[in-house]
Amino acid sequence: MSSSQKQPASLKSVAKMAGVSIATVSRVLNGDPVVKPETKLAVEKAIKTAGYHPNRVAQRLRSSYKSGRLIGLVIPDIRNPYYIDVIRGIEESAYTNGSAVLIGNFSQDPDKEKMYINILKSESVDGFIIAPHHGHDKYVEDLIEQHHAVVCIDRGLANCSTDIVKSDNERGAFNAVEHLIKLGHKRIAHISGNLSIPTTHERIAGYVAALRKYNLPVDDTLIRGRASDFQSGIDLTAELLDLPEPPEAIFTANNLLTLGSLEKIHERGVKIPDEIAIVGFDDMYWAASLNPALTAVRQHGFEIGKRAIELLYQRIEDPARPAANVIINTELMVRRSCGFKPGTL
Amino acid sequence: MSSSQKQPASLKSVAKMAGVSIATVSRVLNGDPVVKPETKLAVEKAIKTAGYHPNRVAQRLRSSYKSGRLIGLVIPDIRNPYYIDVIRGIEESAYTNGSAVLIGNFSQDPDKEKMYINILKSESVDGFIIAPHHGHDKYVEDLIEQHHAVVCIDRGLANCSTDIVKSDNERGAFNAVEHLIKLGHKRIAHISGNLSIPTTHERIAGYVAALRKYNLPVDDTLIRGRASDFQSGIDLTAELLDLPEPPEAIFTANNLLTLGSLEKIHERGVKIPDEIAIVGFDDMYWAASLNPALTAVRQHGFEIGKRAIELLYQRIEDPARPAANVIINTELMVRRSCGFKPGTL
DNA sequence: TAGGGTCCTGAAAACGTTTACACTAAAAAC
DNA sequence: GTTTTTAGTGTAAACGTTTTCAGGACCCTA
Repeated sequence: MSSSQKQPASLKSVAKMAGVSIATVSRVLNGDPVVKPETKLAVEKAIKTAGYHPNRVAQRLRSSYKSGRLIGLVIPDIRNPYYIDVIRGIEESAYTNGSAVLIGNFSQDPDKEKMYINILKSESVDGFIIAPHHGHDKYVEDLIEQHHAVVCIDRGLANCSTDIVKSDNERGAFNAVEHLIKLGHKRIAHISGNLSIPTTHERIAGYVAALRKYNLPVDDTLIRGRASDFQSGIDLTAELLDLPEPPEAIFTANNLLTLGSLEKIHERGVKIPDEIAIVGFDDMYWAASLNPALTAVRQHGFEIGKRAIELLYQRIEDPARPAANVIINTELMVRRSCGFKPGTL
Repeated sequence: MSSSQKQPASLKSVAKMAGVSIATVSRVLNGDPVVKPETKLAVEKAIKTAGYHPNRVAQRLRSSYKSGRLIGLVIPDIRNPYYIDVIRGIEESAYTNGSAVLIGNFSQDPDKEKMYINILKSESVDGFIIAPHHGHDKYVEDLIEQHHAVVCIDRGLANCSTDIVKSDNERGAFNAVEHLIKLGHKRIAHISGNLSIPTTHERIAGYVAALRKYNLPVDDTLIRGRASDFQSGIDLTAELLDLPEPPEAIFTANNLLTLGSLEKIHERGVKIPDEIAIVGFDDMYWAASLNPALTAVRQHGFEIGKRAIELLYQRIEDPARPAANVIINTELMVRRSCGFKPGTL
């Protein structure tokens, strides 16, 4: 019926239509109880017939605003399905709050990270959710120093106290390796990730702890780490398979490494799980479709995203609140890629 | 050294520091050649020492601005890896242009789609990239009628002429089915998607065209479509396998259907490709890691995203430009899931 | 009738930009 | 030596909000 106005309605046009001042319209919009019921009705009618929607840009310029916030999200790799879950968790909550999410994917590139942080700052986002590049991420530290609301995911910052939401990496790794051990594997390798991020070390620690607990030797030649990408998975798996005494099982530190490792294992025609077992950190929704279905450590990305944005809202409300550190448990998704030991399952 | 200013620098503070008016500072920032070289230098120095970054909110309020745009992206399902590629294509170009991307994932929910479109409108985005919910998407049509810059991906709108960037669905489907036929398969089923979107029909058309070309019968009991989700893939595959005369090959219409289909095929213990061949629309970066590696129709999502944002920039520059319709070819990624015919490959 | 509430509303400043316009001083033209 | 041009700069309005402040109308009390 309506829907063909040239200019979008503004406070001014609504005010004129209702025969009141813009202040009154604003008050109605914000539910100020002071306005007289009659005028309120008149204004509401004008708002409806004008098809008015507040201009969030003007609102944000005037003052960072209560409802309908703008959230900045900065992540290192949108191709990682884990981060997709995180995004969905954030988005679900953002949706119910009428918030919008500005997304920056920096692809492990610090310059890109810096630029996105600057853009988001200059867009006056109400708060940031960031997976810092590493533990000494200067850009994120600056952000916090400048009193922006920031929640970190995956890892914290060495020099700052911030809200953090992350998985229990050590325990997750421990569970995975313990699972292998309980199935009878003894010679277990670990393909590790980028050594500059704390996550990597936590996962190594879990691996080592499991071996220790069961009195298995920790063999340095079986721990190999380079980068966290597909190619490293391929190369490091080749190295392991070429060992005079190759491992019986591999624990990979993230999904891309897992994929690379599988690629090489298939290429060599090595049978999973009969000739080699594999368990990966990071579950993917299609992990069950791999053949054999992949046993994996599931990070609850959706949950992590959800908690992160909750914390962020609280941080925006109360900047002085002490920092919270939320650790989300992982879950071992047992499938077929590690084999069976008689008596288990 | 610097980095501890309470308030971010504004035109005003820079102007005061440089001893000029804010207009002059603005002119320097926008490269107006009218300013005297000396003052220009002084202002630039002040800008640097103040660590000034323009406030994009104020810029956008004042007038939609030339560099550093804000792009609204509305997609139906962020879990679909195809859209991740699209996002990356958009993002790459946005990054080099200093643009930011506001993302709305509506999860096939029209209400959510509507809300995100409203939010983006009210954030005064410079333009929209949208995968419409279906061919008669009223919200998107309204947007275009209101003279917003809009580029559609995946499908157009029946009642509007817009810029569209999409894959050649019919040809992609044709190639996939032709591949099966050339490998000697005759009884080929098609698991189709949501029948309310044009894409689905284009893919069916390609399937039918291939059968026709090779004088194979088109058997309605072998074409089954319900929704475009995982569960449909499972259920429809079960139906097909339960047929008195089950198909020798299946062509699935998207990645979720493929995954569901694989799930059921594995569950039944049917061997791929010996007992059944499968080719899917939508390639995924991990499709080669499936066992056997999946033969799939690859949509160039990255390319689609890139072309979409290019068109969008051009549309913003010139709202009157006639609408363009860009069709991107697909690519058949031949792997192992369709088997080999003696003499091929 | 004067004084003081209470109730409701409007005027105006502010947020940080861009930009049309006005203005000054010096240079050029006559 | 006056007038006109030109170069360079500043003033102020505008974008659409929120919010403080002031003030008008009304009612109550003395």
